[in-house]
Amino acid sequence: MRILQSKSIANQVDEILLERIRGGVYLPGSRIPSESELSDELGVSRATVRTALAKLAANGFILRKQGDGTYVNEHIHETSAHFGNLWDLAELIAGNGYQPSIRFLSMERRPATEKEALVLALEEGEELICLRRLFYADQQAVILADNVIPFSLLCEPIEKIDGKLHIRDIFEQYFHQKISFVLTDIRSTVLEADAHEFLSGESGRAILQLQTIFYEKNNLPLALGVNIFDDSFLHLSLAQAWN
Amino acid sequence: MRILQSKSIANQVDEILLERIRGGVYLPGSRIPSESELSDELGVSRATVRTALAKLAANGFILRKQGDGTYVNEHIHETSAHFGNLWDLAELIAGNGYQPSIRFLSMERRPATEKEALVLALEEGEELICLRRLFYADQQAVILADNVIPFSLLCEPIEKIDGKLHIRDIFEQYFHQKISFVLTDIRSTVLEADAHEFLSGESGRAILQLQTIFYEKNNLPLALGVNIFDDSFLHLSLAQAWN
DNA sequence: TTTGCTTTTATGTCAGACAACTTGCATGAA
DNA sequence: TTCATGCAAGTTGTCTGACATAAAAGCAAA
Repeated sequence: MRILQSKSIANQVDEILLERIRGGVYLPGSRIPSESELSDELGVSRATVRTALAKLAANGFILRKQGDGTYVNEHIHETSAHFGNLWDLAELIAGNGYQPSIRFLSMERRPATEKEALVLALEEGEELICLRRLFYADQQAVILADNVIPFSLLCEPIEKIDGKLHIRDIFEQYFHQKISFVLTDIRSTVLEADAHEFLSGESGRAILQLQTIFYEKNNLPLALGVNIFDDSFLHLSLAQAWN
Repeated sequence: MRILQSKSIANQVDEILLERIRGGVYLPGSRIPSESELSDELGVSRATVRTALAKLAANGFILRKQGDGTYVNEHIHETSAHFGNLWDLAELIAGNGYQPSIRFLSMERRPATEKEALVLALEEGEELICLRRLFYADQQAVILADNVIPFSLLCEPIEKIDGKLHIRDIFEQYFHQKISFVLTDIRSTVLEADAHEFLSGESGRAILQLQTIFYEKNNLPLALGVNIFDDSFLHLSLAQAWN
């Protein structure tokens, strides 16, 4: 059993602060405690707090003003996704104000297609695990999510896989891998037959497709995900800081 | 003439490093100089270099490995946009491997619609400047860009506005405002008549619409932009670091 | 060749100090 | 009272130096 390195202190601070912003402890538009106060409260150095705040600022969660303070972005509630979690579908749904849930549809083993082999740096025909899941917003099916992962990466018996887990946790628990970064392609397409079976809306309407490649820290591709959803129901909005 | 505060040192370092990555000085997958070397070379402290690197890492440009070094993301060339510049259409075109250019189509003054007034925090009927521009990839028209800005913010004679400038520079030069952050809504829609006049492709095909709201540092909305383009020609791909 | 240890080098974290900037208050003049 | 000026306090930005932690590189022994 491989040991996964624990998160860095700065990333833990980042998560704590993000949780407070999302949870309403720090309200939109309000000023959050100063760097010194946070470093005292959390028992870490000011440098570490600054590292965490820099990341939050880069992702548009907070605005920093020299000589004044750090403020929570007023428009947080208007954005459904953020740069750290464009591929986090549950958060995308939550960001739209719905209660997310996941329904496991199917899991199968099959050889990789030419395109999949190319993207995942495999030989054509190598075996893949195909995971098909459906994301719900409250009771409404909204996102059809397909993930393909090389079978050779699997560390645990395939029967143990819990199809309702977060993709990040699936990798940690069954593949002993950490996702280091992702590459997402956003496309406009139309609702076709196979997806129409699961998602509501008239066939032929314009929908969004998020095609995501997951990588681990050494640039090795871990998985390919294709997620489609109706953007008239679920909005994809992003905040970004400039400067 | 208002003085625009010069950029912070960390942001200048950030720009220098980003330019080197884009310009191929630091090649994809390669290790860039250490923090100490950079701080020596650029004449700033290691803390400042770290601030710049933290931002680049948050935006997926680089990967940092403790005990090893800092590496340029190998897949930089596969991404057309980045979190710092989703609304930067010229860079989006350049990221797709084309030479971007801007054609100024029209500029007019008219009262704000109800929806525009709401988004821009204006009274309904207040005057707007409407800027319509067409972005080219090499010789091909690819993005139709509409921007509306409250007329009351204008500091210079309207005749002086150069419609070919970057939106950022338009704000700096004619409105004496700095864009602090932006909020972008990504939607899937179909190519309709008025846009079809400028963009190629059959009418009714699925295209992407980027709707962007620009804010200054005090959360005052500066402008509303609506950009539509055919994502079969121009890809919208984003990199994001996790952890 | 392989394995295990040591050395080197890089990023991560810490502490303290000062600079640059903003805000609000107090003071004083009109 | 009203307004302008200047001061003080607080916050983020930058600097310096040090040590902790982790990974790669080199070396030596099996």
